[in-house]
Amino acid sequence: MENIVNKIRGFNRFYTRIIGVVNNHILESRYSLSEVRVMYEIYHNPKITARQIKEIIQVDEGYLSRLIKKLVTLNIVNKIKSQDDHRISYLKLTENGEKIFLNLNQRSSDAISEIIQHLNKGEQEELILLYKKIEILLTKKGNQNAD
Amino acid sequence: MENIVNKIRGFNRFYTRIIGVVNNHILESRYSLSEVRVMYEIYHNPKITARQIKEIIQVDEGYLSRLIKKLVTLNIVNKIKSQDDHRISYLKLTENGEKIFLNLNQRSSDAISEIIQHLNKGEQEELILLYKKIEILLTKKGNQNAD
DNA sequence: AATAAATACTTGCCTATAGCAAGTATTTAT
DNA sequence: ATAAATACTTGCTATAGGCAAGTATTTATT
Repeated sequence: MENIVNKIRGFNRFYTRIIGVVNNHILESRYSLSEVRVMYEIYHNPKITARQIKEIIQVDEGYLSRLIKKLVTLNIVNKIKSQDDHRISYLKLTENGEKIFLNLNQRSSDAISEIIQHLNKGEQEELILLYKKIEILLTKKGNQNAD
Repeated sequence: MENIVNKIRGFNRFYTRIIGVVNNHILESRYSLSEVRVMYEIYHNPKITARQIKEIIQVDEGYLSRLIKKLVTLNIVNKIKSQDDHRISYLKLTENGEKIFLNLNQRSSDAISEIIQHLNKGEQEELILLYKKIEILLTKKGNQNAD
């Protein structure tokens, strides 16, 4: 068991570097990782609320409030006050914000393409399968027969 | 290709959360992730230098200098000036520092044990194999036949 | 040997990131 | 009508981390 844990920790160190490489272009951009994650959530879920983002990315709500305010002043995000509930604003990317996000997004994809480009089609598909199996194992719910 | 990249990005989001869970106890401790990474490198490589740590964990050397100074005042690290080269100090954990590091280390291991505890022996070994294959694929050097 | 260049580290200064707690506005429950 | 809950904001603060200049020492150049 200890041996297995150590191997996983070794992989985690390895994979932390991979993720670092992939995120590097964001750190070199004008935006922070948190800002891009917020853009990501808004892009993939238009009319999301600050509260929902907070829950998804687990960030301090004070910090998030200021972060969104900044994105609004940068003309990246629009806040649209709900008619039903005046406490809430729905968030969406502006046209400009969408451009900026999609550009960053493309560069994330490019960074990954870079990493897997030298693999042939079969290897790439094997990789995806491996990832999928890991995700399944790690999200598998416990059962009585575990040992 | 795009599809494959998207799947990898999905895995990366998933795995970023896993790593976050594993690191959570450190964020709840008295020490920062960087401090613990530094302790980790010193523990695994006694008489390492600041320069070497900088290269391994890619951190600003000014920040690192102060970080090490803090660990020294906390009686976690000792600096031992090299006799040959007076610019250099070799770093080692104090007895106290080793205790603190090993405790944090154990808790990292515990967090991982937690995640895989409900898997049976066979599944755990499968997991390790999957990790290993991924690491091999991702570190594989490119070749002409790639496609 | 004297001077220049490189290396290892330190320090000063500054900004971004993020956390906590109290506060405001609005809605929902009692 | 009042209290409690929700959604968000604001004030205050601490920490993380970056950049550039500075110090001490060693190595290379002439």
